[in-house]
Amino acid sequence: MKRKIEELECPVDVGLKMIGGKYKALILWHLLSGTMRNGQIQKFVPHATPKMLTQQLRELESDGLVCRTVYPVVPPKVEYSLTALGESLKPVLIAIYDWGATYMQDNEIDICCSMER
Amino acid sequence: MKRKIEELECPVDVGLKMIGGKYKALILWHLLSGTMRNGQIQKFVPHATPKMLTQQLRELESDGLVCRTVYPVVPPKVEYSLTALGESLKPVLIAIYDWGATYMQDNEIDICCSMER
DNA sequence: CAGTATCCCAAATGATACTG
DNA sequence: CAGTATCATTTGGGATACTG
Repeated sequence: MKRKIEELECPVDVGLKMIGGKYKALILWHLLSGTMRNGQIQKFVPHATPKMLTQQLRELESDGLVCRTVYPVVPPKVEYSLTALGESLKPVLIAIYDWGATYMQDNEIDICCSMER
Repeated sequence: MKRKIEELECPVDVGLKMIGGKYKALILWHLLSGTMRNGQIQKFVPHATPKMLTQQLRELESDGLVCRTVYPVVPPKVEYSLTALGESLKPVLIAIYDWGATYMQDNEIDICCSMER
């Protein structure tokens, strides 16, 4: 089910809606490095409860940014990867990252999350 | 009063926190064109109640992105403008705008807000 | 003109426990 | 392993009315 973006008619708001979810930027950032299983993502986003992680991933999927692949095996195996649309967010994420990193350096805030360039 | 960004240690999250408020991107976008009075901003963000508009502007101010100038006259006159830090967000906003605009075109969503390039 | 002050509602997120 | 389900709570935001 597509999310309601019909109400949003501003390009910046549309863009922000896509990446602005609580853990979405972090998830997208790590998926830029390649395909990952649910458990791996969980490790990179330790504060997210299973429920939230799933919810964010489902939204990313329905927005067409992320592809979810289920392997019919036991125990379950699910892989997540970026779609072409998701990949196209790379310059945006990098622009935000660079601004944020500069800001943090100027304000002597330690950069100590799992994001790295 | 500085907002709590101590808890955020990821550059992308810090950046998103700055521009992610409900009407912040729209406000910042218009201030890129120059100084504006409260009433002018209100016109560009018609959906925002006075309360919300003030709240967003105050946060932008405390984040150091926007400068608020009060003229001691009657009736009151208040001007808002971007700080150097606010101006430095321009490439970020443009990156998001461009991505959003492309997305909307590809999905045949009309761009009909007050944002223009 | 440029805000404040209350009250209230809905959405978002968290905690915890459970399952195919 | 990769989720669901349920409940509780916090937060954000809107409506409305008022003010220096």
